[in-house]
Amino acid sequence: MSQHAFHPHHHEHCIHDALQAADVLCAERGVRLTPIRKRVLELVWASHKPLGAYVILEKLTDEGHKPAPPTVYRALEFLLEQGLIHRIASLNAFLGCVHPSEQHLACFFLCQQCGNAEELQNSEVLQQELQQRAASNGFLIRQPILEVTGLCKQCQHHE
Amino acid sequence: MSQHAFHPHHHEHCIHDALQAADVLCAERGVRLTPIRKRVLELVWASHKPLGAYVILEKLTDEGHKPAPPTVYRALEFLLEQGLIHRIASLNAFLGCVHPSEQHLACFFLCQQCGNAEELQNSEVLQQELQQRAASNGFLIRQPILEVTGLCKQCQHHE
DNA sequence: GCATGGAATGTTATATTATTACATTAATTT
DNA sequence: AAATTAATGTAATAATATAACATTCCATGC
Repeated sequence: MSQHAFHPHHHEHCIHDALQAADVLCAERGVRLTPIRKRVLELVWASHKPLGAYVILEKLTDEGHKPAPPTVYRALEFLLEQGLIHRIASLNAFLGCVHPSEQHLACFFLCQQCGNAEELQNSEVLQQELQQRAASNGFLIRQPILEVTGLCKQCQHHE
Repeated sequence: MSQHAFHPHHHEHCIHDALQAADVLCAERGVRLTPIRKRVLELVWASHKPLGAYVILEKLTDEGHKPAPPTVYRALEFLLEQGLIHRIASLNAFLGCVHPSEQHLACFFLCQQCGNAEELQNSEVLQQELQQRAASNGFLIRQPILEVTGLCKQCQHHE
């Protein structure tokens, strides 16, 4: 289920795959995945938890590249537009998107204890239900996001 | 469907009812709906759109009561705890909750054009589906919120 | 190759949102 | 009434995000 910390894995593969997929997608769309944008995407993916803009800024600074906030925000904006990352509004933080090619209802389980964020897979049922409700309202959905705050399995036991 | 702008209504009734309900709820729970807290709740309800903390601050200032940010944030925190309002994270804003007595999946259709926010009623189906997914993950839900950004019926036509 | 126009990035300043820490006042209990 | 706890006041500042304008980069047509 999780592509993240709960199920140990070679996360470098995730990162690598995500970057490669991003390259392909951007090429297809004729948009530019510039070095900064790519680096930001990489940093976001390298984290198991949603990453704040200023954390990203700090990491870039550590690398010698000393950007100002707008640089980071612009890169994030681009990545959001391309659906390569999600913004978790309740955390003011960003997370790599697991299936960036199609638009979808993004569902996150956010653990208040450990900070882990898990993107729900196969949310089609939820999505359809939502779509139906929107249709009957005449509402045109642009971007739906479901943020579920709570406690993950592990952290319930540790409490 | 909507308790808000789309369906014209005597909104004073909403406000009045909401405040009364809040009084009862707080009494039942043995918590204090102090004048500030009540006034903030009233201001939130008086708006058809999610209200930012600093807008609330401004309104209170206009009334002669000149509070500092913590005062407002504390009142909002209390109201959130009691489930009397919702926080729309993607807007950094707050909105009266239509059915504060029970915990529930809060779903909002947020119009990017006119700023209107509509709380979806009867979201039980969505809620159950979500609960099921959480159960199979072992995730303990504390507070789920679904923010659907897009265009309301009216604003689609005006575009 | 090279001018050029639009896209991307750099830079400075500042706006907006939210919290910390500590003092004071109000309400409740004893 | 004193003691205790909850709520509010106050000052400072942290954290997040954007505006406005200068500069650089780069794809394209010549």
